[in-house]
Amino acid sequence: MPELPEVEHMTRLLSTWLGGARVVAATAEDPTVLDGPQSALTGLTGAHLVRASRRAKLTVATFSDGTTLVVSYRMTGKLVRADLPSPRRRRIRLRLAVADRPEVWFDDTRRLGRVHVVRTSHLAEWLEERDLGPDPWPQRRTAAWWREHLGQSRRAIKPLLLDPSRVAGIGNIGASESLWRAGIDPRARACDLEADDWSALAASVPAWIERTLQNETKPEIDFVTQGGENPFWIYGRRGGSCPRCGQPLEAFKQGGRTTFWCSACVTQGRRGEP
DNA sequence: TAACTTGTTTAAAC
DNA sequence: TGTTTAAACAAGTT
Repeated sequence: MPELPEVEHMTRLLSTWLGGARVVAATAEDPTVLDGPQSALTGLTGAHLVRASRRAKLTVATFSDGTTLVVSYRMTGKLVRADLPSPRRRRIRLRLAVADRPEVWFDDTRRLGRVHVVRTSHLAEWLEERDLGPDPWPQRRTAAWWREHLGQSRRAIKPLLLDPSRVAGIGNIGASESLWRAGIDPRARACDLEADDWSALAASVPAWIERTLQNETKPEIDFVTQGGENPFWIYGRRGGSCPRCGQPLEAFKQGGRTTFWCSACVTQGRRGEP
């Protein structure tokens, strides 16, 4: 699934693919992918990309005609360039034709993703309505910042990390990976975490993001659940060996989501990379 | 075929 | 009232 690092990667790719080029046509192949009138896309013809940035798991692409496209990838959405070989069968939902360059497509097998058409003048207001918490990256977030944002809650830390209204951009993969690296029990209540835990979390979240980002060397992301390589320490490795201590990794449901962890490491207070 | 996958939203419970 | 938990939902794969 695309989480913060994958969205960051695709946002950078979009900048590269569209930077400086004129849009020839924007077409929604699948009307359900589009949030906004079809007519809003016609204004993009002749416009160029002004800026593409990431907010939480959203790509925010602002064009010179006063239109902003906000891409929400959900489970299987991704941006691809038409000329590049795809590792998976493609389901094209929206295509951007660009002068003198390959087309850029929004591909989404399960059709849960959306492309929101927003007037740039209303973008701040639109984002405000999403009730998104602050991003954990690339700003340096200290242990005190994490404790301030999450430390009052009595909820278990794992589902709390997934709550986008608290901290935005962390998904099920990032939560398990970051907690494992920080040596924190995913079941622990946030209000019970101690200073060392917050310090470890403040280090492990950016470490997960930057590690995942470094693994994104290809010009198209390839999801683990769709047959791609699994680049993660523990996610999706139930029964496998903990890369740090060698004990078998475990998994259980938490708030309807699968949590992966190493109980031996938590019990013995092991933290950090293997 | 039923169970499972996810982020987001809505409803219910505390 | 505010916080927390659970369930529903999208649509496709295994």
